[in-house]
Amino acid sequence: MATMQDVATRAGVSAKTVSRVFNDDPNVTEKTRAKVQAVMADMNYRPNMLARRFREGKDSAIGIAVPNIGDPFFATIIRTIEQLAMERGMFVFVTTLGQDPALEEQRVERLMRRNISGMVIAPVAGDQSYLKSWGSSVPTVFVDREASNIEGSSVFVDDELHAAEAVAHLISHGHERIAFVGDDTSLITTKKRLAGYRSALTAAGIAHDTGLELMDARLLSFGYVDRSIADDHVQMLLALPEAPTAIFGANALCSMGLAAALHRAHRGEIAFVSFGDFPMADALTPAVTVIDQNPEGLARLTGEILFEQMDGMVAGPVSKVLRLLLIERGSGELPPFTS
Amino acid sequence: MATMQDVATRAGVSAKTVSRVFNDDPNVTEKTRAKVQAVMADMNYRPNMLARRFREGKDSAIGIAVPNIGDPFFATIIRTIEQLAMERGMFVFVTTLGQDPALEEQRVERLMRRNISGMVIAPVAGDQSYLKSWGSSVPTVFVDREASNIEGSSVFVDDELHAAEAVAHLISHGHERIAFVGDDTSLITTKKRLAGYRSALTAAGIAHDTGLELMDARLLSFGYVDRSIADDHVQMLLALPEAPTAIFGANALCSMGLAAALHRAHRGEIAFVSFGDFPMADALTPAVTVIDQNPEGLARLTGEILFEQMDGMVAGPVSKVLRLLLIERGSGELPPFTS
DNA sequence: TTGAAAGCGGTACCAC
DNA sequence: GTGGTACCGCTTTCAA
Repeated sequence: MATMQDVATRAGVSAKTVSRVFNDDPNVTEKTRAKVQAVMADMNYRPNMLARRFREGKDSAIGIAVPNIGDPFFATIIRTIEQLAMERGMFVFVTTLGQDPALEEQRVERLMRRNISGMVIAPVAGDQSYLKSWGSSVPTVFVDREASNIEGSSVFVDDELHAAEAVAHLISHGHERIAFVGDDTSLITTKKRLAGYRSALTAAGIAHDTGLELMDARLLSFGYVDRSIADDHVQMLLALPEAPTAIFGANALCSMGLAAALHRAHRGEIAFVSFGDFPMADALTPAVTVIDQNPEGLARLTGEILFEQMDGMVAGPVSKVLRLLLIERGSGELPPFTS
Repeated sequence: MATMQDVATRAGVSAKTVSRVFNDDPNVTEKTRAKVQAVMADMNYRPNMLARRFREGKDSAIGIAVPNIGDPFFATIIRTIEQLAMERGMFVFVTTLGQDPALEEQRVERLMRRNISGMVIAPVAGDQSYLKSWGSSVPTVFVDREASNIEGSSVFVDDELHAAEAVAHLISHGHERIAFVGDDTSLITTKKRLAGYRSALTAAGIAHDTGLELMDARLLSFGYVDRSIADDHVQMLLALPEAPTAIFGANALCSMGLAAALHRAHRGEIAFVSFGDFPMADALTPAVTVIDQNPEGLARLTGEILFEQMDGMVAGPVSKVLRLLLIERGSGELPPFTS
């Protein structure tokens, strides 16, 4: 691979002049410029980006760390951020965090060590203080969930509020026995959604029954829903003496598993609302009513804040809360069914 | 940020010794090692990866270029490759190619310029000769589709064979009027699947009717299915004088749009088979019969070949063809319905 | 307008 | 076992 010096030698100029030509420095004679460009083309010169970045001390790439790329919610976030990054000529590193909090620190740190220009994290751990040792050298924005034990910019939603709205929606259609099904208890978003679920029940004068609150990390194995566990939970819930007439799915992936399990159990009469939209939700029978988690909107806001921070246009941490909307599709409007 | 030299000065040794300690070189006294490690910890020393990579002349990252991250098929491929890369301590760059062939060259070249260690491409263009100028400096594996006008390793499937199997499945259940719906005509996989569709009809003595072969790139806008266009196509097909009694969806994304459109049109009696599985396909009514495109299997094979090439364990290009299976779920077994 | 030299932070090579 | 030195390819600084 030809270097700048090779080109310089062949063109009979100094390396610096080649550098000038390559970087469109105006202080070069047209004649010199033409000559150098001819040689560059002839030698198929390509600048060594590793050298350039080393010189600049920064990698023009941004990192994205999410729990699971296979989750359509996060896939859309990645897709949107990648598009925004491309418009600015930057590439993105993508990494999966899984459910294990220990993995988060390890992977995020490894990414930081690459001297990236920016970082987007949808954290899974309950503590991000490990980022403190990096100071503010790398602009970082947390998405979907706020960071804990550290100041940082973030874009998220009011999980408690929207969960309460979803449950209130079910209550308004006559349901009183409403189950909550989630996967990971340790996740802050799950906790908040559970709180919202309870507060909606309380507001309606319904005592909450912990027997209807189901949380099982095994629901997700390798980032996908475990069919048989979903089936077990649905069977178990519906076999209760006072079985629920409605279910609230705490996130899109859980809801996908639940909707499929309800379908397999031929229990389409059970009302259902999902926190987070998912593919084909509108094509199921009944179509699934959801809180639209708007991953694209979240990602766009995240990108805006990130790039502003990278450009040094903003000083301290910024937090934005995105308002979500309920999409009524039918499954949440089913009346309570009693056999 | 402390450099190796800083650590060396403070520890009263040379930079080289610090380097040795850091890289677990056995030729260091325990005493020296301990001292250096203490200073490293004290100064919170982190190696400058940019410098290291510059020295090595290679970035320990691999690039993945796919048409669309939002497509569950490609999301799974990325997810699997990322996992394999992580096990080897490498990061992945992800980039979207879209439908525009010109974009492919531009983005892949930009990725190559980063001196990555390996590259995985699901090409969208009909010509990959632009890669020739890179020689064999970067191990590259094409996934899902073979490369054109260039020798290269690839992992793909027999699109024609499996499309024919899918259509034969419909024919065996009595269908004769079978529509083919795809998005991008220029894509080699679409062409092969169309060929398979036609050959299955021919083999059964059914003349193919180009009026039933629908290809419209507008079906996918911004990487997602355009609802109204999907609705239009379904309406149009079903309003034909001799309307089809079955539909073959040429890829997962199209099929998702079609299944949803059929649902909205309340035409669940139309038989349907998809090339490519998709989320919730088994939870629809009727559940959708698919050719399981096995993205995880494709990605694993791709990773194996890629890493072998990166390790220099294999010389020339390798191609592997993965055998796919039909998953019967019901929609393909529907008898022809005549109103 | 152009060039020479220094240096970014590591690592390979060769002395000692 | 340890240190000096050169060098990776490019850009900045300063001089010509």
